[in-house]
Amino acid sequence: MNDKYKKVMELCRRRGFLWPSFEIYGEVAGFWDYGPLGTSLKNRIIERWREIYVKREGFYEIDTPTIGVEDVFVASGHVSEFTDPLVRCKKCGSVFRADHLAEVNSSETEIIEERIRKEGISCPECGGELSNVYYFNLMFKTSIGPEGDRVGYLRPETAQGIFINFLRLFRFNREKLPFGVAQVGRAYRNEISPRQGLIRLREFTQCEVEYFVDPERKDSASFEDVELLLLPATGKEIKISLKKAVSEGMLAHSLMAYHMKLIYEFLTSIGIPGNAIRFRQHRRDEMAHYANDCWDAEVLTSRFGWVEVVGLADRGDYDLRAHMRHSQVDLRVDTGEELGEMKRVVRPRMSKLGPVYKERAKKIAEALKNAEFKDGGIIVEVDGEKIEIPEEFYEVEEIKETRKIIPHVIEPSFGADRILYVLLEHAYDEEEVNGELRVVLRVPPGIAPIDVAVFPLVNDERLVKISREIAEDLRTHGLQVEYDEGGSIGRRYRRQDEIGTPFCVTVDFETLEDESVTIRFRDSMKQERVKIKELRDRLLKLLGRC
RNA sequence: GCGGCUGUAGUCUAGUGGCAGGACGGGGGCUUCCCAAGCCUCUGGCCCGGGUUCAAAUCCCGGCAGCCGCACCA
Repeated sequence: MNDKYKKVMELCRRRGFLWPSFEIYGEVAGFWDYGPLGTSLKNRIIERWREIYVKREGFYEIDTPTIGVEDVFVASGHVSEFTDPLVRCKKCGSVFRADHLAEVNSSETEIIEERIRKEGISCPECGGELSNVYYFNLMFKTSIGPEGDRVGYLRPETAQGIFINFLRLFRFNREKLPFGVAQVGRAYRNEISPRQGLIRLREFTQCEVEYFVDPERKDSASFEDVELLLLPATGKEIKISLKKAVSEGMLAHSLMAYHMKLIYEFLTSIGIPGNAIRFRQHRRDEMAHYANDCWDAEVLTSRFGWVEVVGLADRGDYDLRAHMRHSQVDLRVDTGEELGEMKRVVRPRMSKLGPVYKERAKKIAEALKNAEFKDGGIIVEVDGEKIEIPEEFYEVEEIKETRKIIPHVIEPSFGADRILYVLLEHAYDEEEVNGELRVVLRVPPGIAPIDVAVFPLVNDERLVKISREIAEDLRTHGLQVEYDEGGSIGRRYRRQDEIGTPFCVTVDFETLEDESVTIRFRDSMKQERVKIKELRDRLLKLLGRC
């Protein structure tokens, strides 16, 4: 049976990419340990991501706690929206989404239960009686402090850590928009039934960017044009240039296109073929509670079809507005842009108002601020009484009104584990060589977990000595090197092919005569002879390090 | 979470009440001048817990995990 998922996962377990977590105590679904090769590969994928987003695009990378206090997730909507109302059949135990079953657009207990009672809804499986509505929240709950009185949640996304730091970040960027903030870290979701290997995990790694932008400037992004496969919410799949997609209104604004281009560039640069990538727009009813437009980058897989690996959401001002409301902190940004005419503002003089109006002074001051300006005094209404306030009790200032906004957020959110899996699946290749099966992981140099393997052609102490020296030298120059002298040379090549090592350096008897070695290429199996002193530079070049 | 099927060395697999076998892999050795060759040798396993039985990897119950379907999937 030609099941690539099975083959890739078997290889991952066997060669030390992935192991089921807690194995000796019994595995738990939705958790995986990364072995040495998997860890190296994952780190390299993330490092490439940083090269693009943090180093080249200049987004600020921050790192915030994985536990959040309750307020954060009450404000963000995760406490209410990440909760599903459920009912259980008292007879057969099946569990259903209560709101779906009752066909109501509400998650309130009373509304759902009333509907279930009225319509006489019973278990769709066995017709049994249904339980009361109960709630399941996808967030892991914990408590903070020795008394456990402060509720905390393991974050379901890294994004909130960025939003709640918005003011600091904005000042850090010297109060200018737009700017991007990146974060790489773990997120946690207590999935009801995780399956499918790395596709649905309970603890996973996200690489997220929150790109803050003036809502009126979403269309001024410039980007390099590229043809992508787009699947709009209404309409058919189409291969189209991003510039055209923007001009035809398929994409809401050019910032979407800019981020799509970056996502595509990243995915292809780690080795996912461009023709296996598409962007699919969410329908209104499948959108997350915070999003008002969302395009998923999906990668085609053999077993699961198109799999979402990156979510690109226009979160609008949802998050900043929500935190502003909940925290009472003003998160608006003054654009400094003047709006139309000058505006006159009344400033009460408290030092004069106080002695005269005593306890009413405060109310009068408030009324003055909101009062309409008039020459020669202002009439204000306080406690139902009209009072004329002479000019000496206030100052009038003319100011220019500026445009204040809540920035909008464009969020590309990468699932590192899913990306690693789809990469492996596309890299996995089998071919026949001399009647034998050769398994090759065609992962690009620089992303593959091992950079180069070094071998003595045969187990001869002169060759072994030189090989070890070469391996040591390459290691000190930052390469991930594997040294191997066991078994036949062919076996050693195959071993490296299977874990994706792009280059093998072999020391042979010719080396003893002219100080040259061979570099053997994983993909072509061809060899190239180089002098030992040129080896390091040659490899660095092949790995794209210089 | 529900239902069905399944769980034997690192991986793949045979065995179905009576001593758990193989292949590949891995370690050591021999051999070997370039693609999983060969020879010798070692290593290592019945998912966990309970029950039935003189005897359980095998039968029963529970748990855990995997696969398929349903539900769920920000």
